[in-house]
Order: sequence, then structure tokens, then C-alpha cells
Amino acid sequence: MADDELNVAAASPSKSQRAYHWIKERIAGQDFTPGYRLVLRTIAEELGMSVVPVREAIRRLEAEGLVTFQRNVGAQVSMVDDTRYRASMQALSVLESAATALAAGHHTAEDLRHARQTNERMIETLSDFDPSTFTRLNQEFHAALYRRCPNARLLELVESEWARLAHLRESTFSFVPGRARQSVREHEHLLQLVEAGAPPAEIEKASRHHRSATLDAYLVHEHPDETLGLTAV
Amino acid sequence: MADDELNVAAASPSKSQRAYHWIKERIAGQDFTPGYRLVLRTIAEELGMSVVPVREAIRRLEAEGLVTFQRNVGAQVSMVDDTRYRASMQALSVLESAATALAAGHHTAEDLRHARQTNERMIETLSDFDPSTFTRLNQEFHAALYRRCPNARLLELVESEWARLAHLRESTFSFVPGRARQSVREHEHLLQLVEAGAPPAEIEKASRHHRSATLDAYLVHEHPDETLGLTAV
DNA sequence: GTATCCAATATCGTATATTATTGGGCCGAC
DNA sequence: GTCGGCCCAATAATATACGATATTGGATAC
Repeated sequence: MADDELNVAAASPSKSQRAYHWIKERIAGQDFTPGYRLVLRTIAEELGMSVVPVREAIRRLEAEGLVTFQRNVGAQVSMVDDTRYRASMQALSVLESAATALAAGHHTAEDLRHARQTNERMIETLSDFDPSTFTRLNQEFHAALYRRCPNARLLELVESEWARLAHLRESTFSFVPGRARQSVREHEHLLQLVEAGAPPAEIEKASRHHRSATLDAYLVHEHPDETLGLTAV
Repeated sequence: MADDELNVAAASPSKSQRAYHWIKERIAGQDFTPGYRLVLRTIAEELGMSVVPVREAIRRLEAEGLVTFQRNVGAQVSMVDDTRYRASMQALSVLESAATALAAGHHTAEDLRHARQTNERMIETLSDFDPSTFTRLNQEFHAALYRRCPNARLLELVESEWARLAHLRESTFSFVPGRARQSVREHEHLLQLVEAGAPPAEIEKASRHHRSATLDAYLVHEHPDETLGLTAV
């Protein structure tokens, strides 16, 4: 996504790209929920283009895992069962924790201020229970911490994994109201580590622990060795 | 890749998929080196199909990062500068180390035997200096250790990252002959940890250390905090 | 000799048309 | 009444065609 903007600047994005972003938005915005069938001609007509660019867009989304293709049948928004969801969360944990650890030392004062402010807004949101806003702020908080990671590839992977989980966002926190309160406390801890200039290893450990706790909060792990923690217990 | 086979069984893969695999093979096999320009019509003619399926294949490869598209100009095999190479290696380190750690306890005796045998064949190869074979065996050794990772998503990401680095394989070890000898020693150590049923955290640490040492061997790091090690120093 | 502009060409981007495949409904046989 | 095969509608997969855009090489002016 960042690529596109860099490559072609503002020079009229191709139809294929417009279709890509349009569909992606729709998936992220829960208009197209998992299992929704993406009919090429329908989408093409809606966007006022032919099916070819739409096919390309869907192919790209397929490669990113948001869409599943079935030969001669069509495309649909990827179904996500419990196993896949956990797998993606674990992958995100591994990737984002590493990115956050590597970002340490590259943050500006503004970054940290923004992170803190975001977390404080999350605390405010706790009373009027609004999962949607809370989730958005949560994503923003995490992004503030990993964004300065100097490894561009890791950043790409983290963003991609977030997108993969995007169409499940709503459900992430709505199940466990009590968990939200603990989550912001963990954010506070993580933020303090970063501010204090803690060693990357420690930051990574804390980040993984946070993710692990989040997932554990509403999923029973039948295989304890598959825990998100890895190095973090 | 594994998906395809599962989905459509042996039912005549689509032209688009044939093109995808064909191009990917060519890139992995160094027929198409970084910077090589992929002309749609040329490839289409060579494969006896029209340009549309080829476009789709290239789009998919673009999403995977093997190919770079430039609007109204065309596609070329991705150029990889030093920064990107290091970034990918670091991402691979993070992903594969996690996968390997999670695979612990899921290995069969056969898996470990195969890994050991592969490493022994690497030792034999040390005398007759053959980077190509050595690299292939190296990849096989690592695959044997992470393959049983129960997290399918992590596996996908690891494989994808390997593919991304595939067209640079030859260069990976050819620069530092002396490094190869140390590499097999580290393999031995890693293998012993796995066999002894060491805790995942320890395996992950060792795996990262191995990657870190490999990269350090021939790259000068201007930013020490970007080291591959993270938790492993 | 070098820089700039323009035209020719190669190649892409998209639309339209054609073919192939699938899935469901209908009908007949048992 | 149910099972199995056949036919048709919907849709994807591919081919072809045309318009749009960037790159090039050469000619001209300085």
C-alpha cells in the first residue's frame, strides 16, 4: 500500500489499484464479511470498469490472504476459523514484537507522546463501552510503537498481518469486556519500557506477553506449547 | 503453492497458475536475475497463451515481492540492494526462529534423522567447495527443523520469505568460505537442543543467533541495534 | 560537441468477445 | 418417493483488439 503511493506518486492510480483499495476497504469495513462471494462482473459494474482490473485486484488480495479463489467458481472473502485466527494472531505477535523492539531508540518525543495520548483515550473509552472505537485506538497505539522500525520488510509484514485480521477486528475485544482494562495497563507498562530505553529483548518479551495474554483471555489453548509467548513464558 | 495442489488436486492447473510457477521457477533458477525485464507478450508466446493469465501471474509475484511493477512500463525481477537483503534476512530470522521453536516436540524421529543426515552431507561438501549444493542442503536442513511447526500461517510466511531470498541464494555463502564450517557447527548445536527437548525459548534464541552470525559474517552493520539477534545478542 | 525536442516504436492498460466450467433444477427411471 | 442423469443459466477463464503511455534514437539548434 505504501508502495503504490511511492511508485506512481499521485499519477492517476490504475483501475486495478482502485479496485484493490475499494475491495480492501469494503472488507475492512465489514461490508464484505467472511464468506461473502465476490462476483467479478458485479464489482466491475459497480466501479464502472471491466472485469480484468477487478480480477487483478482480487488476485492480489488472494496473495495477501484476504480473499480465497476457487477455480472456475469464484472468489470469496476468506473464511477464518478459530485455528487460522489464532495462527494469524501468533504470527502478528512474533512480527510486531520484533518490529517494536527494533523501533526502540528510533522514536521521536512526538511518537511517544502520541502513543501515551492514544492509550489515555482508550482508558476514557472504557466506561462507555464502544468496542469499535477501542479497537481502532488499540491499533493506533500499537502502530505508534512499531512504526519507527528501521526494517521496512518487517513493517510490511506487520501491516499485512494486521490487514488480514482487520475483518475480525470487531470481535477482538467484544468478547471479553474485562480484558480491555488489563490491556491498557499492559500498554502502559510497554510504553514505560520504551520510554526508559529498555533493551530490545525486554521490549520484545513484554510485547509478546501482551499479545499472549490478549489471546489467552478468550481462547482455551488445548496445546500449551503453542502459546503466543514463546520467549515470554 | 501448497494451496494450489490441495484446492484443485491434479485437475489441470489454470494457465495463470502455470505461468506463475514457470516464472517463479525461472527466477529461483537464476534464469531471470534481478532487474530482468519481464515482457508480457514474450512470456505469453513462450508459454503458448495470451497475455492475460501472464499478467495475473506477475501480479501475484508482485504481491509476494519477487517482481516489481512500474505503471505503463512493465515488470522486472525485483532488484535487491543491501538494505533490502538484510531486512529480508532479519525477517526470515524472526519468522523461522519462531517456527522452529514452535515445531519443537512435533518432530518425528525421522525428521531429526533427516536433519542430521543433511548436516552431515553439508560437512562432506565442505571440502569440494560447491556453494550451490551447500546452499541447497542448508535450506533443506532448516526446513527439516521448522516444517513441523503447527502454525500454518507462520509456515507460509517462512516459505514466502525463503522464496524472496531464493534468487540471491548463490551469493549467500559464496562470499565467506570460512563461515560455512562454523555454520554446520551451529547447526549441530541447534539440532542437539531440539533433540534434547530444550524449551522453545532456548531454541528460538539459538536459531536467531545462528542467523545473526551468518549475516554478520559478511556484512558490516552500521547500526548495531539493528542486529538480527534481538533476544540472542 | 552537447543538449533538447520530436517522432517512431515497443509495451502496457483496459474493454469487449468467446469459450469452458460449474451448479442447480428438471425430468424420467426404478 | 427417491435416486441418477441431463440440460440450462450463471459465471469464470482466456483470447483478441484497440487506445494510451513511456522509452528510444535521431535530428536539429546552440
